[in-house]
Amino acid sequence: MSLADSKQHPDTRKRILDAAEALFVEHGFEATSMRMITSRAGVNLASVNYHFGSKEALIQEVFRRRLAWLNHERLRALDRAEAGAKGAPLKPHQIVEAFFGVSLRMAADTEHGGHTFMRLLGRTYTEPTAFVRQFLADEYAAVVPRFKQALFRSLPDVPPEEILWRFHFMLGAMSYAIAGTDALQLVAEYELDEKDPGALARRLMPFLLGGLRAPLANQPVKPKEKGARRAA
Amino acid sequence: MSLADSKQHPDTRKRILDAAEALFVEHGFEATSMRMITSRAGVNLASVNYHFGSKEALIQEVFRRRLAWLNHERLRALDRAEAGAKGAPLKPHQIVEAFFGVSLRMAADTEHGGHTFMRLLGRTYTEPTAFVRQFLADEYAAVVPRFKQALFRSLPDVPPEEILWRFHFMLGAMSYAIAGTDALQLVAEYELDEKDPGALARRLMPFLLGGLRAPLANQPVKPKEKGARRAA
DNA sequence: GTATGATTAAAACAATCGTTTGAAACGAGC
DNA sequence: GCTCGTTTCAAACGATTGTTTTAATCATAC
Repeated sequence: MSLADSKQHPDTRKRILDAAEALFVEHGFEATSMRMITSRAGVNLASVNYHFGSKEALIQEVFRRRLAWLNHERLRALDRAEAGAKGAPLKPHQIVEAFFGVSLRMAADTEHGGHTFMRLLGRTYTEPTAFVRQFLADEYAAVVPRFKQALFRSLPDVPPEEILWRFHFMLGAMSYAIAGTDALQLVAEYELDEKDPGALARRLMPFLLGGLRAPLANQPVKPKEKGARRAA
Repeated sequence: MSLADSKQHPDTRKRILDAAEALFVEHGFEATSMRMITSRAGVNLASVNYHFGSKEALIQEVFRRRLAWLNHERLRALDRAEAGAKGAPLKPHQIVEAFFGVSLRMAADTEHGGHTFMRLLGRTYTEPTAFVRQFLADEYAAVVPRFKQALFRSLPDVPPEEILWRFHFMLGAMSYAIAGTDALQLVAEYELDEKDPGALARRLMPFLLGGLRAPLANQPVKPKEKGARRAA
């Protein structure tokens, strides 16, 4: 360890992380072997254990290096919105934009690996490996309460429990959309415009807000007339 | 093979399928070993290969035995709704109910394993193992076009592409809600009422419909192809 | 009873897993 | 030149993977 940077070959660590990230999103954690990672990264097999200690520690580092920045940006976006509101409750679309907008912009970044990582993150949300779950819960511990409180203030007439469920649903819609496996071949014919990073966001955001602000279920059902409301 | 049923011990097959189903949703396909399955099922290790041929074939059978019924019910629900409409376009909520309602009712069945299976299915949507993807696409091949067409008729003013994307989002919200990992600990404090199978449906359905019928975003990019059939 | 086909049982197969080892190669300071 | 701490390398470790094998067991028909 010298006074200058301690890393002589900072390449290796990054090459491993990038290769692991790409392989994890493609095959999952278990189906991705150390040999697949190291051969793709062009490094020696033992270097993963040397630099990270274990496969499990590698997985955590894959998440940590990007998730820390992501959640920091989300809090920053929320701070900015609240500063502009001067004490007044935020509008729902501002909160949704702060939380999901950052994710979607990161997912639109295909050059620096943000896209790959968001796909991995979305996929991992439904993959409840014990230690990954705990890790995610810890990483989000500082973010979730802030957004919960902002939403409660923003929607005072909606029961808090209902708000949280809808936040839950929104997270699912986004994760699935970003993970983008399209298992039912629904949108296979309509490829996302690669040149336009905001294409997905412009489709998803209205959906999320529409769901969040939908009328509550236990309202008396009366729409029996033909002229029902439609989109557009 | 006699004229009667050929299965002397139909237990074994079912025990294996049930054990595999439960373990797959808990650990994933790769992390679930044959020995875990057979020991939980209380059968011999070799019986999986004897009855199913391979682990991959077992996975497919786990899906097939329930997915066939699920999709058949979805089509039946759609048929009933269309029969009642007498040629008129269905309302969006009827189509959503036909597709997602069946899923949610199956997910509410904790006694016969429907709940476990729907969790597995939701989890698998974001787990794009090659042969599973192909299998799912085949199983849904008869269902998806029917629902697509019904939605197109129901929402004539919304661009078909937009409808499919929103169907895509709805599927994600439901899958995530059913898979129910709650990675962010959002609704951990509000446990679902186990006694009430419709609890999740009453929360999710309004969200889905709100998202489906949300106002369209103004798209700055003008599609260069075709005559741009948009809402006038 | 015996014969027959289906199912189960225990053991072993080669292959791959994550990890560890010990030596070789490297780079900076003297 | 030499030394020292860091990193890379090839090889091997024991454990576990999915699968196969061979014999034992079962139920039924003759």
